Amino acid sequence: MPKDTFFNLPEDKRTLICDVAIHEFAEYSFDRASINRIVAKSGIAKGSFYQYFEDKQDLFLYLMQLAAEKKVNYLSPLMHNPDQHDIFTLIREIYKSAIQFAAENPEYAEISKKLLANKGAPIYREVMADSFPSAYMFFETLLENAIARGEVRADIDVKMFAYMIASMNTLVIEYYTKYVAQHYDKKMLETIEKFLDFLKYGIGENNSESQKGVKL
Amino acid sequence: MPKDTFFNLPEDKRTLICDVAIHEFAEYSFDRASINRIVAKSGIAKGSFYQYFEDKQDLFLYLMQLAAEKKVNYLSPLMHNPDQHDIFTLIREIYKSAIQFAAENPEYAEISKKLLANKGAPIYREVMADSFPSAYMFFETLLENAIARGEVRADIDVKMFAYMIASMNTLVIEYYTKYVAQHYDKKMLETIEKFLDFLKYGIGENNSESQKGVKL
DNA sequence: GTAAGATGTGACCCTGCGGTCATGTGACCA
DNA sequence: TGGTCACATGACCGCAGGGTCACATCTTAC
Repeated sequence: MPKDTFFNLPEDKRTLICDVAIHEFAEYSFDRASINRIVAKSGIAKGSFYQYFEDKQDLFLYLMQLAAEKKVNYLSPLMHNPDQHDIFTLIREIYKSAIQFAAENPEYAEISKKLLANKGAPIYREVMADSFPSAYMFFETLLENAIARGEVRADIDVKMFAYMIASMNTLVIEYYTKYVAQHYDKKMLETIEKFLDFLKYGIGENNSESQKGVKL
Repeated sequence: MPKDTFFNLPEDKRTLICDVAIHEFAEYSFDRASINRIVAKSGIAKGSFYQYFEDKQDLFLYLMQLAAEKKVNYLSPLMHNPDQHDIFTLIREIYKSAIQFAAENPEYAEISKKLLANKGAPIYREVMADSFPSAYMFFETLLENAIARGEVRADIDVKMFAYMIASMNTLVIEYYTKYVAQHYDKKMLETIEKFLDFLKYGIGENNSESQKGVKL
């Protein structure tokens, strides 16, 4: 947690520091990010920085917290009653909010990506300890319920596909932001529909049910 | 490329240096890897290191080249006649060889993972310039041919699924090495079959063809 | 034996890092 | 006016990084 001194700062100064820091972490990863650069670009003295934050990690964890708060705002209202919707609808909403967040906050998305990439680093565990334990579990529960309701084949490996579905979210985001568009627009919805159709029916030809999900 | 001096070295010394370096890059990522540590662990003087290699990048690219050569040996003989097999068989073989390589060369796999994670870093482009242009193209061609032969639905987005299939390989490897086993054994084949079945039929319930792919 | 060339060596250079601290400054209150 | 307290400052510290270089030591050939 930042020190009181930081929160006593005028808001524009605080925002400036955060913006500069986000930019820095998006460009350089935790280890290579430089406090010297951050203070230079923020126009504050290095000593001041350490009046605001304990250390580099303190700043980073604070930014991650800001990101998490911001991310919650993207969640669909459908998620408030997960039992009332089928799993594919829920996954669609989750993916949508994640892509929208990534598209509208590319620097946060970049930081997450860099973090995910450095799974060995000490900072990774520090961050994940705060936020991640629930993600895979959530998809596992989702799958189990969906199987019970007959929406999903009962013979799948739940753990494996909880992992796959959680991770494929990142893949779809990467594909979308890299090859389709940098912004959240109607093509995003098309991309998600394509993926959901695949998730449901696969890419194999001999499947009478396929193409149902795609209405493009 | 390493200098002549390096190749004039006795083989055991060369191997030792490579082993130490691989270990270092597997643990620390390109930027954080330390030449000081490498020379210390190899028992050579720092000056000697720069008689062998131009710089850190020179060493790293050389190791990547070694990895690529080693990886080729894992490729299935089926890949010599890709036209004679259906796309799911080919994907199975590609995934198998990738997992086997990762399982038997965990440190190389770790280096790749770290590299993939730092897509912004200069070293990433340097490596990918050598090796990557063909990967997505390969899967695109594979998909187009498969569609022409009626193995794959004609309505899919080829570019998107070339990307997904290439990337999901990494996901399956990660899942396998993290949750199933550290070695290449029969469970690996089961994991791949589960994935192929998913790729072909999806996870949706209303699919008369599903479960065909799984014979466990 | 000795000259020449290839190899080996580690002290050393510069740079940038995260982090500290003595000192300065200005607002507020008595 | 003087004291106090929150905040600002940048020179400075120790350290580790990549990379260099003058010199020592081996190998080979005549």
